[in-house]
Amino acid sequence: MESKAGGPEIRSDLEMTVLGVVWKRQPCTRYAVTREFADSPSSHWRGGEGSIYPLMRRLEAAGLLESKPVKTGRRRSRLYSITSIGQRTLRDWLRPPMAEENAAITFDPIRTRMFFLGVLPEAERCAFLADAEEKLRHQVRVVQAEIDHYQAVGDKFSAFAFAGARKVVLARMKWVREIRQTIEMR
Amino acid sequence: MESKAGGPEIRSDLEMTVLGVVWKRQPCTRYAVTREFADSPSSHWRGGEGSIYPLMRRLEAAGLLESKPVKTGRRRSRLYSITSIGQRTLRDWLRPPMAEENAAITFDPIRTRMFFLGVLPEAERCAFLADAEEKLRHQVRVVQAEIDHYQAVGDKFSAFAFAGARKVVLARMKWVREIRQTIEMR
DNA sequence: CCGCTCATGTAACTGGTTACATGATTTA
DNA sequence: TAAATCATGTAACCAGTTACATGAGCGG
Repeated sequence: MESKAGGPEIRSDLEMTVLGVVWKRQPCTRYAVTREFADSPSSHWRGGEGSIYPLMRRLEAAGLLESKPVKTGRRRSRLYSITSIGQRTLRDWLRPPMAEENAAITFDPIRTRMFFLGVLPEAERCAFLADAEEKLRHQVRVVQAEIDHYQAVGDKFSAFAFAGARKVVLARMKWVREIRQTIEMR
Repeated sequence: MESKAGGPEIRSDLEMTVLGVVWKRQPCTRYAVTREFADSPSSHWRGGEGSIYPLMRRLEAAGLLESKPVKTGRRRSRLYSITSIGQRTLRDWLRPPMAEENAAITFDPIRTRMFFLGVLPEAERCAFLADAEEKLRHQVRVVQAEIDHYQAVGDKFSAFAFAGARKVVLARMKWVREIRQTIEMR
């Protein structure tokens, strides 16, 4: 294969996300990146050191990140930045056309369960929906806090992103409520 | 450890989904289950034979599924059904309280990209959003077809599930459109 | 008889998860 | 000074992905 010569090298969403985080936070440590993931209210990527550290090593080896060692007192540490190639890769990732599947319906654990709600005796179905609705209602507050935070900090696009998350949580909540009303009224 | 004695044995969403599919389709072959995943408009689980077959072997070994060989002519095949233990496990999976993270914001590739939209020169940002909006609009039609299908077939809960998917896609679409209008008008 | 779908099976890979161990620095 | 946080590192595991190989039955 040896496709070394400037190939576009399609990379995973996780890799691009890490690249993007470094772009925003640079210069930053790998630890800071793991914190960003850990503090996020999204449960999708658990991303501890075990995934981020080797991943960033890969990105550095590929020339998308660069790092220089820093010594504060006796403490060793490494500050990462994005290279110009990394920035170009990040832009290419965003540029149209996007893969069709990025718009496809996403994974939703509540929806996954909805498919099989018929296996529960009728009396218990509402309990499931009520439980889901309550938990979604709580998530609305969690997401709103993120929006407020990023708006205060002036990070417009992160605020935009969480505004989308909020709309989606609200849509899921409305959906669950409507289903409950539908199956209750008979 | 040796926690063999009737432990609840929390299993993954993928395993429970497979269990649920068998519950709906039983008796069915493993191939039929892989088809169900392949035909689904959700991109989350690619689930070819490589994942489904060993997974169903696991579920059978755990006593949640059972199978009997069938010979049509010279062709060997195996029909799977859910056991009563499997049905109980499926119900327990649905019963409250649900894990908090099931209501948490889900993975959305478009949202993931939104965080880093600032890396694109201003002129190109709208192009990204327009592309996303167009692809989401197409997905609405895809999901609507699923709703129609499951309504026609009389599978109420699958129709409910896709109704949720539709609401979410519409919410994402509206979100993307609003962002585009926001950044266009300056 | 060609090509498609049905149906089984598995071997190699890889990347994310879990789970640690280590030590410096800050804070209560 | 004890506890929490910052920061590094890695080793084992395993589940999902990819990519095949095999062959029966069926429709045109």
